[in-house]
Amino acid sequence: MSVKHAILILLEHEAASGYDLSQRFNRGIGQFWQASHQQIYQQLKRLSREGAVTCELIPQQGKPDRKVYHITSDGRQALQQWLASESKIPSIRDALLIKIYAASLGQPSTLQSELERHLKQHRCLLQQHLAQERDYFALPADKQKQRRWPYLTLRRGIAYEREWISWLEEVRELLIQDQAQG
Amino acid sequence: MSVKHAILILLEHEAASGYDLSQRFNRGIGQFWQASHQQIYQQLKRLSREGAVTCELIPQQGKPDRKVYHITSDGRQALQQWLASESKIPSIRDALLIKIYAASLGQPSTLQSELERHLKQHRCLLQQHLAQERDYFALPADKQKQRRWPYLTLRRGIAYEREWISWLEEVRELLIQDQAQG
DNA sequence: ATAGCCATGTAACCAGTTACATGATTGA
DNA sequence: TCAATCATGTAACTGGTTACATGGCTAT
Repeated sequence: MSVKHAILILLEHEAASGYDLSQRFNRGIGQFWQASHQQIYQQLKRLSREGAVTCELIPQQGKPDRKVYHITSDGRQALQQWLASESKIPSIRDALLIKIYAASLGQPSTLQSELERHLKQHRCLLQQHLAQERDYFALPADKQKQRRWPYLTLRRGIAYEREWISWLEEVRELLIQDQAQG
Repeated sequence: MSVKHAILILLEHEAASGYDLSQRFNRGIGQFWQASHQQIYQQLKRLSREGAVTCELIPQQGKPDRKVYHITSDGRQALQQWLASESKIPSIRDALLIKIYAASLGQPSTLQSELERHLKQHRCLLQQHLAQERDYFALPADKQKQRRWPYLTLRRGIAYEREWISWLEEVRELLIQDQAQG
């Protein structure tokens, strides 16, 4: 349900095409919830079927028509309902945890390279988040106030990546000790 | 792919029925990866089709036959391959983050009760993890050494819940300030 | 040339959830 | 008698990924 409602949130802010949504998704909500362009097109089709959005065709030269979607009052209502609904706490579901859980069954060297790969990626994500944080702080005070909720989710992302990094470093230490011992 | 391989990991340790697996899943890997019994039965069927496990029927009185699954050498090979493969870094995908991202669109009071609900559940999960940590420390030294990898994943879970809690508390403060202001 | 952005989608598949179904045993 | 545990599954659906497909425009 979430991608559908995330789309409604973006459309509530501004009407957009599937392509636009996919861009905006990646920058904002994409920090913690990824959606491919295919999925967005699928969900837009469904939202349209359900009457939550309407589609406006804008002809262009040399490109397919832009399909600009607008949220309807039904869509707004559905969004309000969803915002007021209870959502479940998901589990972490990171395959790396399963691999570490079962580390004694595999090769320490392959696990270690996998660990390094993850560390690198988490460090990269952290850097991206920190850059976004700097952008946020560069905004004038009124804009900052406007965007305080998205900023809070960014902070969640920052803390999340920091924690992965420190935990992965700890695991790496143990893996190295293990290999030294035999 | 992960549930399938998690099952192979459990079977590598000890042959088991779908029911057993579902129990063991909940206690161990279930900390960070949940699987329903239906899914486990589905995956067992598929693993069996693929030749990664074999099934031994054990008749019982007054109950359906116990189907005890054993990992095969093909299964072991598939598991090794998976352990050596690269897995993706998933995103957080918690719907609550979307709701907070869009907090300005909804009712502060409903968001707050949702926040409290999540806080409570995260605190509960943390307590469960801490209890498991105490159990681990109560083990004799050799058993501790044996279970050090699962323990590391437990530590990940503990840090994860702690972080959710402190972030949610921060968000709550802001929400309360917001309501006070207007 | 060729890579990358703009812009749209379909089809097949894998992963996971929800609802439904059956039926014995055991303990409060 | 009612709930919980043991023990198995099917069917329908939702959510998400991967692969494939098309085709013009723009900058290097």
